[in-house]
Amino acid sequence: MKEIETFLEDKKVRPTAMRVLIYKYMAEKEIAVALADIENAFTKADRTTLYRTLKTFEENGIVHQIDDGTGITKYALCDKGCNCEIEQDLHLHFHCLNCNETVCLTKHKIPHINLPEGYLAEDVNLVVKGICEKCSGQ
Amino acid sequence: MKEIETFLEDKKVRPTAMRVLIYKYMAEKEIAVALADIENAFTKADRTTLYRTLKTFEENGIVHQIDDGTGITKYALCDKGCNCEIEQDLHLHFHCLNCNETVCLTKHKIPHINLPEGYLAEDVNLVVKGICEKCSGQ
DNA sequence: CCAATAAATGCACTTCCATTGCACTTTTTA
DNA sequence: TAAAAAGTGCAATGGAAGTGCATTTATTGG
Ligand SMILES: [Mn+2]
Ligand SMILES: [Mn+2]
Ligand SMILES: [Zn+2]
Ligand SMILES: [Zn+2]
Repeated sequence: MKEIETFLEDKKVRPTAMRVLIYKYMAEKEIAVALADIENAFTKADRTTLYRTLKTFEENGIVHQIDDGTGITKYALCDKGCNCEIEQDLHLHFHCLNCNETVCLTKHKIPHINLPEGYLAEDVNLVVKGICEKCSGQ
Repeated sequence: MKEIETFLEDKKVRPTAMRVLIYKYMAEKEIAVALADIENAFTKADRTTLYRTLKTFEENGIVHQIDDGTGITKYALCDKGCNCEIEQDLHLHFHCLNCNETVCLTKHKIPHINLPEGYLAEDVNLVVKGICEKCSGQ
């Protein structure tokens, strides 16, 4: 708990009660979370607060946003030392069509992509959809 | 014009006036189009018709849907012989952050992605964002 | 060609999620 | 301790996808 506070402070984010709780919640989950997930977990808090908390987290490199193609934005904590930069921290995301969960495969960096002459890459998003480990083992 | 009609018939899609026009419109564009783009081009037609036309086209392998991360669904004609199948026709898409246009890079197939044990891939989406050829050459 | 049937189209409405304006509360600063 | 800044809550907005149903248009069989 105390570590979370100092961590947030290091990231230039004031550790309010809500923020610490949200961080804790995300740290305990191994999967990416949607705003609605957090909303259900913290029924006392307003959605706007959660929304803005995630935005603040993102702006300060605490979480990264995930577009897994479902149309619902997901969020996950960034790895230690991650600065969400291209050719460096970009990992792929996996979305399970069975359990509907999305995970960061942080060990799987996105391969270098060759582009035609004149194209400049600034960001890459790679999402694999299929059946996750949990679901395929049933 | 006549070729479009027979093409659509080959794809088991009745070549109505609207459908032929929409196909023609997309064929003349080298970039992916949003529903709103077609809507602006054919102000006489209702959005639902356009929406359902694209859906019909997609179901019959005439167009493929593109999720370029903008939150707005784009559509583009499929290549001849494309059947939108994994490990075969999956190409990458490029979204320009300057001109906001999205293009199919059909020559650039998505590389094979290694997944952890237990994961089964069924679909892959790879979107590169950056500056397109047109915009970088200015 | 005509009636019956099927397909396509148009209009209105709904849903879902992201986002914002503004007032209020809590914390920080001087 | 008063003023300022930051955080929070409520209500409303906006954009885009999707659907139900009535109407129009095309197809088919007699
Ligand atoms: Mn991730
Ligand atoms: Mn494409
Ligand atoms: Zn699963
Ligand atoms: Zn461009």
